[in-house]
Amino acid sequence: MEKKACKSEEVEVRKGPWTMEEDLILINYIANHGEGVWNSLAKAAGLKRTGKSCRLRWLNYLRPDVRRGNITPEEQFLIMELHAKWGNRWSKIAKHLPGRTDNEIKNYWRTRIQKHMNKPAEICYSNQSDCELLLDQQASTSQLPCNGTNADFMETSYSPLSSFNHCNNIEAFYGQQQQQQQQQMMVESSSNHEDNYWNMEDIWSMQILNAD
DNA sequence: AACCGGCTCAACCGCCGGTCG
DNA sequence: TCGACCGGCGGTTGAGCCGGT
Repeated sequence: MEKKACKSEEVEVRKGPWTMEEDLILINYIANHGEGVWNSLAKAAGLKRTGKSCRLRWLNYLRPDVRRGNITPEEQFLIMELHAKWGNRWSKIAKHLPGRTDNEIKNYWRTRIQKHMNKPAEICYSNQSDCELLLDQQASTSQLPCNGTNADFMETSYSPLSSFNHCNNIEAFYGQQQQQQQQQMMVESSSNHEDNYWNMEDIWSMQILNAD
């Protein structure tokens, strides 16, 4: 179902959701060879995916510093502020939210923020000065930070790679996700910060990847 | 329990700009 | 200078989930 007919000499290209095997191939290959030309990487790794697909999967999901979990109020304000300033420049906005991807911010904006903006009583961003005034008011009344230097943002959370680093076979890798999440909950509950996830420095220091 | 509609988000598509031969 | 290739970006889609009835 995910195969597409191509020129006779071209390999079939897979589309759709990534499988655990594909994830592991990509993670393992990048861990051993680093990122490179994505089309070449896809072929060299033996993935029947386009370079674009591999890049997207890595950047949005597999990358070790991808921060997963709920957008915090601080991040929401920052997104609103930066969107008021730059518009739909998601990648630019994402650069100010460490660990967040442009795709995640874009989805968050469309599903959470834009939805509320469509309500008649809410401020329309067509007038940038109005928006900035709103944000200033919100920031001053809530005392939430509106700059992008909050050190808490540097903390990262669970990702497939972090789990992969603790085991060497596919079944254990995916079977361990639930256990990892439970461990994550324990870490969170033992901290006074509500958003304290796995520290990627610890995870990378424990890296045990297969050489090929 | 079954159905339905809304929501979320991973993934794809198409376009554009940069680079290289 | 030009064309091919590649990466990056924003927009869109659709499968799966979830809550309401």
